[in-house]
Amino acid sequence: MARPSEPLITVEAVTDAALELVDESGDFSLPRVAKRIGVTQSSIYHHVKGRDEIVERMRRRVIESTPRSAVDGLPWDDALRTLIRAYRDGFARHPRLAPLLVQQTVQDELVIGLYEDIARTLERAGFSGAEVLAAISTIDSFAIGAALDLAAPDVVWAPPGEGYPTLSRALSHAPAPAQRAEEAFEFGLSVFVEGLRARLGARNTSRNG
Amino acid sequence: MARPSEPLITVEAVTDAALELVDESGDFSLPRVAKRIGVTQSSIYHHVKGRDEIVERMRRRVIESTPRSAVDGLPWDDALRTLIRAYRDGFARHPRLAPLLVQQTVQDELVIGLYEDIARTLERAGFSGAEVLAAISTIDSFAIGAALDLAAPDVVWAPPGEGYPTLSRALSHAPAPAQRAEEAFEFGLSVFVEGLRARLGARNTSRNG
DNA sequence: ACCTGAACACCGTTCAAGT
DNA sequence: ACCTGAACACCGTTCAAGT
Repeated sequence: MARPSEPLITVEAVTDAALELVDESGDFSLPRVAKRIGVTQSSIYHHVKGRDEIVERMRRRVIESTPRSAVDGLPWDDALRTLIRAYRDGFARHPRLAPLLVQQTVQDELVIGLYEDIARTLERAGFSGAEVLAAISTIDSFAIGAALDLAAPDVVWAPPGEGYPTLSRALSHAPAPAQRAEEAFEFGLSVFVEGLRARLGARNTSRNG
Repeated sequence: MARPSEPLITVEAVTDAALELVDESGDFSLPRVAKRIGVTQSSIYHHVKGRDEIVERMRRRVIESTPRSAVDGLPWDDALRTLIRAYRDGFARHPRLAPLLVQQTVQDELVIGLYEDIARTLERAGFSGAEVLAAISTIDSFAIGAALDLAAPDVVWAPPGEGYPTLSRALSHAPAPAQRAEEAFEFGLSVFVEGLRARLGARNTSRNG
């Protein structure tokens, strides 16, 4: 029972198993991944460096699964909306993964590539270097927050008692949980883009590419 | 060595120790909290229910530390900016705490009270029930994302190689890390508020409280 | 190269025993 | 009520041993 002719483990199988566990339970561990593949805990270390690499591979898997659309032909606002949606949509399919990703740095080339597209779109819209960076940070904050929102429990805010009339009134309009997160994302996205446009307009009331 | 006349542990001491550990190392554990107080791991359970309660208490501690300003006299946009800043500023003092909070539900009354203030401000601005909810979700996404941004490592995005000219150009304008997160937050905040105003303006070009 | 089993240093939580 | 020590079931990671 060692060194089979055909390997029992592949990195893909490890990533699959971990992602399944996250979808089911909100977390994963090496022992449970090993059990799911039918293999020993320690043998996994012959295929990945450790837990962190598995998390990195799940991140990549999720981003790959959202097809990258060409966006250079679109008006900048449509382009931006498309890119931000793409960034966030990957998480919609694995909502419970988001909290795990938050703890780790991004170095994945695919993500960097998405940032590059966003940067190009913002420059096209008329923003300068320093503002481009700030805008990307904001988009990142918003998209990650929105992804976490997807993983939030059904009752996000439960006002205890009668002391919060305005919030309670707002909550009474709440749609189903998944739909609420979806609508909140669309609302925030459109407000953000309108805000960018307003800022451009304040500078120069005409001219645009 | 059991049942001292004066208790060796208080909930506050536990919270303090945990927060110190998070500030120093980015995480905490019961054994390390116990060691810092000079007490046994298991004795902590006589004062808090478990790990989750400690996290909840740290969240509350951080929110309490930001003084709640009366906001009903201000114009809605100034009021909103003030509230969102308050929500996010607590984290600025303990940036490494944010990732831990993300894993857990919010039920704290103080946070709910802040949401109530935001809801009231949004209604005052002219938004309706369903939009108020969406706007609060967006604010939440953005503020949490911004808090996480504070905890991000110095080099947030490291484009590998030459393939990302626009992003690299944007990054060349990057100020110091802490300042970058700060400026990004202010940029996002103002864009968001301008976006809300644009949306209100599109509905009715005059009238306002 | 790839798998196993044992080992190590860490967790969170429970519980009988002591005062 | 409050602290201890031992115990339990879980972690992630390493490493000698086997083919």
